[in-house]
Amino acid sequence: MTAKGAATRERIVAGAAARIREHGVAATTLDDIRERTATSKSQLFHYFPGGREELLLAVARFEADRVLADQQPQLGALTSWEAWEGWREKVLARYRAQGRACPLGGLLTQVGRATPGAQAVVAELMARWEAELAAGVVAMQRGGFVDPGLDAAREAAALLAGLQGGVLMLMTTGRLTYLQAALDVGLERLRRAGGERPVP
Amino acid sequence: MTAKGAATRERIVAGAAARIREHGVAATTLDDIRERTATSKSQLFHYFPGGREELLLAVARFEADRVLADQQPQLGALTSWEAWEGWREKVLARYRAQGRACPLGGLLTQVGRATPGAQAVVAELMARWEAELAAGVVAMQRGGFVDPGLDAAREAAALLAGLQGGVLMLMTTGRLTYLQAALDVGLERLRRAGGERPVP
DNA sequence: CGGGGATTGGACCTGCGGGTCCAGTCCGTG
DNA sequence: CACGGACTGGACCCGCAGGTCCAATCCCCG
Repeated sequence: MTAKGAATRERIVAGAAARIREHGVAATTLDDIRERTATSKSQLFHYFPGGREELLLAVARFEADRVLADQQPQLGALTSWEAWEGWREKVLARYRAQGRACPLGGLLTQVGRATPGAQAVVAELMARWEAELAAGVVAMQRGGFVDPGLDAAREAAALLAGLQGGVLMLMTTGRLTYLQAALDVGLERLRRAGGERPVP
Repeated sequence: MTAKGAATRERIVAGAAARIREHGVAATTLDDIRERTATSKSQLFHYFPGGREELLLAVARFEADRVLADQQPQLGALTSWEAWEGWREKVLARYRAQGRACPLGGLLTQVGRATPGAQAVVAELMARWEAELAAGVVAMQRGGFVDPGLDAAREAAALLAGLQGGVLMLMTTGRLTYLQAALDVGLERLRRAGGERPVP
């Protein structure tokens, strides 16, 4: 593939992503994407031989990268309470701005979660996310800011679950309070000194 | 509508729900439902003049009721740690059995979250769910089992968010650990005596 | 035992949207 | 400058699934 071709492909993905963010997956046809990206049907199938599904998967990857990128640089260096607070703000800001629409979620349900490709995209996103959080907890433990008795992996899992649920509740109720409560309760838990071991 | 008609309508909803639970929304056509419920096209449109969308909405209501029903009787009387533990088990059992498929979620994304009808269904489900949890927290505070300084509404919100996120992570990763971590961390938080006020 | 609304059957229509195809154009390379 | 592969344009195909329609049948009610 030449540079020109790569650029066209990129334009298609970005344009499709934008269109989907605005109108949702279900209400986006190949013709819509074709029109928006100033391309033709043959180009769509030239760059995505697998058709609609392959294109949507590429868009999903694109969106997944955005999710993590929007949380940087804090997410990559959760080594102080300031970083954690900054991260919390970034997350809230992102989802406040996004509102009820969830581009990635819709995308993946459309492709079909059973699809190995979809699985891979979301699994990788979540794994990276969880790993960053776990690394942050460990860093804080090393620095003596968090009780070393806590299971960092478990804390990261619970925090990520709360976050995801908060986003989902934002989607369904339109209110940000759940996400806020989940993040605050999670951080409060880390902050609290001298926590015991988890219940059995 | 006569009793016979009501029965037919009910048969359609239940049959559609079963079909959708097995094959997913996207892979379920009106003809599939027609065949499964031993009805005809005209009956479908007779009982659901709004067509597919109205039918799916009815199925969503059906499924939403099941969600809460599956957590009873514990959810309705979270007045002791035994009840809370039993509730936790019920939730884990339900979603362990359900696995990655989320009938209600798929249903609602299919109908379109923007639809007022879909909004209403999910909003009511979440409100009832949250209210039950909040009532449980208050009951435990009254009984002296939980620190009365905690904001019951906030705790319920965080707990529900964690639960939802755990379910979502189960869907995407196939692992139950997130749901488990979220529930356990949440319960542990309630159990812990003498909690301070939440961080500002 | 009629009348009429509720209920049912199933053939038919139709638009949408994913996918195919071929011919024409661009552009780097020998 | 040819030549060939990458790239582009757009007309066309076609199956599917939601939706319409009318006639037949049932069964409650007076």
